[in-house]
Amino acid sequence: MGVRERHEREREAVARAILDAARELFVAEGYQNVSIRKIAEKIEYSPAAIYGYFASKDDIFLALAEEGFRLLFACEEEAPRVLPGVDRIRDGFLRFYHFSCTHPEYFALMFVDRSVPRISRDWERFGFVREMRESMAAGIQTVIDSGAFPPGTNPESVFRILMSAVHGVAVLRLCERLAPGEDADALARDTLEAALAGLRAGITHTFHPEKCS
Amino acid sequence: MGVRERHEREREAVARAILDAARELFVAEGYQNVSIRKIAEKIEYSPAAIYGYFASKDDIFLALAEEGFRLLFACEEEAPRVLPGVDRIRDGFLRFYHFSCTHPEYFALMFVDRSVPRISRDWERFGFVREMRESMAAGIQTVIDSGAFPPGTNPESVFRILMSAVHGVAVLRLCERLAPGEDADALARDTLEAALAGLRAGITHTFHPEKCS
DNA sequence: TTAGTCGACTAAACACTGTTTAGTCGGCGG
DNA sequence: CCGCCGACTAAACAGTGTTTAGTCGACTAA
Repeated sequence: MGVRERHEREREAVARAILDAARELFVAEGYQNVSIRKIAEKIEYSPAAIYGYFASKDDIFLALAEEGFRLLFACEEEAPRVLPGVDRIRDGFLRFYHFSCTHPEYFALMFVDRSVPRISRDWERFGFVREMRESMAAGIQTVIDSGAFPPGTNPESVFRILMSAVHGVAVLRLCERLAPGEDADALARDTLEAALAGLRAGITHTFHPEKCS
Repeated sequence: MGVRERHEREREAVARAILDAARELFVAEGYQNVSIRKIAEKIEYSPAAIYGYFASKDDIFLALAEEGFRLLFACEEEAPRVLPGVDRIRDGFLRFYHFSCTHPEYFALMFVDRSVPRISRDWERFGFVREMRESMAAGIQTVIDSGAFPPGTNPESVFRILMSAVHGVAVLRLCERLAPGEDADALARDTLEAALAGLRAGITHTFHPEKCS
């Protein structure tokens, strides 16, 4: 008697419907402007029913953030593997920037929203993010080995630095903190290019301000 | 009869009290977690009274953001003017990063909060920000003239690129999106250093992804 | 001194929010 | 057929930003 199986399938379908409704509302109106009641109305359930599937609104947030990471990685996977050396690294990070433009609400969930800081505590759940990072670092290592960077360059440092550089532009654009008329795309290219060129040239000077965190 | 003058002073004092209360609560608990009622309670007024001084909670937000910019500029002014050339630029941007650490809530208001995007539409009000940017660009120009950057380098581009790079680390740290154990301070230094080195070496390659904004 | 005006302030309400509780109802297993 | 159990809902709770109606007191002009 596959009754339990059917029930599980039904549960999963409803959970899926909640996430789909949340995602649509969310991408259209932003996390803060989407209420449980709006999600409930969209799936034609009562607001309380949702709590049978997700413990809190934050839980829906986390589920969507996870989706976002998988989507980002899918975009990265689309990169042509034929690009030689540094071009492939550049392409990867430009894809990251492009993702922040085409999926702004996902990007906000994943990287800037502060209302649910649990995302940084749920690293277990997002373990696959670490895996993806490691595989990217491995890709960078091969480029380092090919001589495009000074010998001994740490691939994870390269990853972090380029990520930070592009991330900065993405957030400035997303949060509309650029001066009117400023070209975010060009800024993303230039910032990435500067950081890349600096890494290839090798960083010599190291300045030490007082600690602050 | 200076009655009106006294009234104006009293009004200003109450407005000041509202902002001070808001700032304290806000720095302690974050914008989203501070309600008009909490501010009202702190100054021992009814919630509705606040609306006689500020049209909305967003208006208080904007007033505090303005304060934040003035505070940031005060920090920048403290920079020693004796530093030679590039060191002074580096010092200025490290101060920016340091500000994001010591005044996280101000920084969030000014650069990452998306709940009040009016900040990007109120550029009139924040005109002094543009002025400050221009004076910084002028400072960078003198360093360019001294030969630290390739001739013809655009000082505003340098400003934007370095700003973006440091901003990225600041947001990653603030929003707790760094892997556990990652050293944000070191990352800020390294990212800034890479971008600086790249700018000094000169950016050659320019890649053109599809437009996205 | 008194009458009237005007602004500041408040209590209460409105329309929301996330979440909890009590209870109903229907399909399933014994 | 009965009892159970999970899914679902209506209603409430405590909170939010904001508006409204009305009070009250200080000031001004007669």
